Amino acid sequence: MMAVARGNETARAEAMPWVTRLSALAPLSAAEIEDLERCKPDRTLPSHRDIALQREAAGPLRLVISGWAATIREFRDGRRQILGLLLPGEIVNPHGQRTPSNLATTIALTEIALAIAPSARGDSALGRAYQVSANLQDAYLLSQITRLGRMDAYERLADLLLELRDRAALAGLARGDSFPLPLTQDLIGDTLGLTSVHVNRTLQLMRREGILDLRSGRATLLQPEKLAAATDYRPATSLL
Amino acid sequence: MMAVARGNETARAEAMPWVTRLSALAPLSAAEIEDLERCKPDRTLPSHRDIALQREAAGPLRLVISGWAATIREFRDGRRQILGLLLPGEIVNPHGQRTPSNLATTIALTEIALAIAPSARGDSALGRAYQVSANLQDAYLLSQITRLGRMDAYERLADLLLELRDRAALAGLARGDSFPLPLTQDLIGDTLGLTSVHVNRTLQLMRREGILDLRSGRATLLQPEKLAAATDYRPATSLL
DNA sequence: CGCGTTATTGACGTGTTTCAAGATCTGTGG
DNA sequence: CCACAGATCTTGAAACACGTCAATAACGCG
Repeated sequence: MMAVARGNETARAEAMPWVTRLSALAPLSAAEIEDLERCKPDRTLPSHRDIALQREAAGPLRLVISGWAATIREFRDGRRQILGLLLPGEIVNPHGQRTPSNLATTIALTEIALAIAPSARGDSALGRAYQVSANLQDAYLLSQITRLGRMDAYERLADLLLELRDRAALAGLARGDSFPLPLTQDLIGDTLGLTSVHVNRTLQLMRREGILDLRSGRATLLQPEKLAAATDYRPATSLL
Repeated sequence: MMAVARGNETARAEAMPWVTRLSALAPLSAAEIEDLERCKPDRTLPSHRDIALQREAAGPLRLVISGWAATIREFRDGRRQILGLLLPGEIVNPHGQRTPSNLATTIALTEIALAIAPSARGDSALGRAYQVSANLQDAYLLSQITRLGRMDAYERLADLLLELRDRAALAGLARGDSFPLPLTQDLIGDTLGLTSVHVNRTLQLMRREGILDLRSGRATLLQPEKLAAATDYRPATSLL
């Protein structure tokens, strides 16, 4: 019976990554969890669509219910840089500030569903979870800077894959070291400041080394230790 | 008389970059300005010293009274990346969250003086100034990502110089397109993800082109239009 | 004045990009 | 279920931006 109960728990968690994730960030009360479980997408967008969050200054926080998005900056000449990725269960605009669209826009990388996050006072458990979430997402930005500034292609990929594994795991989306990765090599290149060609070559190398299995939108880290060794990986989860 | 009054104003402002800067971010009341002017450094650190902000969770905000600092991440093998710079008048820890030291540390680049910022309610003018400041400093991080990810050395330098000019100007530290730049070429390299050797070569190039004058800790942009053209510069000040 | 730090310059090596062609995948309609 | 079109992935050859190594020059401070 115990086993059955746990089985149900897990199944429910997997279906609701935002509940899994926020529960992991702070010990939520039963009422708060119920509030979260009641969240229904109020907006569903197809891939490539701009997530133009309305002008509401300091509006409510928004949860990614399902799908991936990216905050992106485009150059006049077509170059583009992905500033950060958004996974299911994460919060679209952690600090509640709207960034002017000439500085950054957020686009759906897959079909994506968003919901308005339950409001919470700062001193509630849910409020703390939001706070920790914002801290985590800030840490991802800092990691992005070190990747781009001081790592070579192999290290950048290793570091990103480890980070995404941890982020997927936090939302209950990973099975061991295997997790969904719905990014084209082009998008990975725009994330890591590399050409898709070079991303491809580096992935090939990792595959040949038996370190990585990546196909049909799913990544499996076959030897995560080797990846971690290659890049001095520092889990942002140490924030918890 | 008017001229004299303005003269005094300017002189006072130049001596108090944090007052100039926060006043520019929101229309502060006379009382708030006086509070700010009363700020005295509670801590002065020599160059290279780690700004180990005490463990106080969610402590008060801290102002940079004078001097420059940098948030930095170091690798095991000695590589290091500057995540962001802190200029006089800016706020050390905009979101009030302490980042674990294995993810980032903040060090003084020059002798630096810090003060505890006056507390302010969120709906006060000063509170809004703090908020805008945090937004600005976030925007600097995003710019750092695009610089590192998708710009070549020349563009990175041009973009950084323009940003620093604007930031210095905001704190009343610039005279036209001339502003203090107390960074060694090594530090510029650590900021831009380049070798100091290559920073040097790129600076030489800009000098030869008559675009830049940089010596004894002071930068003068002789042809800012050319720099802006080289890099599609987007002032974060558009946030105001 | 002298010494450590910072800047400058040259020759050479290499990681990554560019260009371009072809192969494979994915979804869609017949 | 097959055929097709567009997107994505793969691979090679050549160019180039930037890094590395190393030696010298200029600065700044006690």
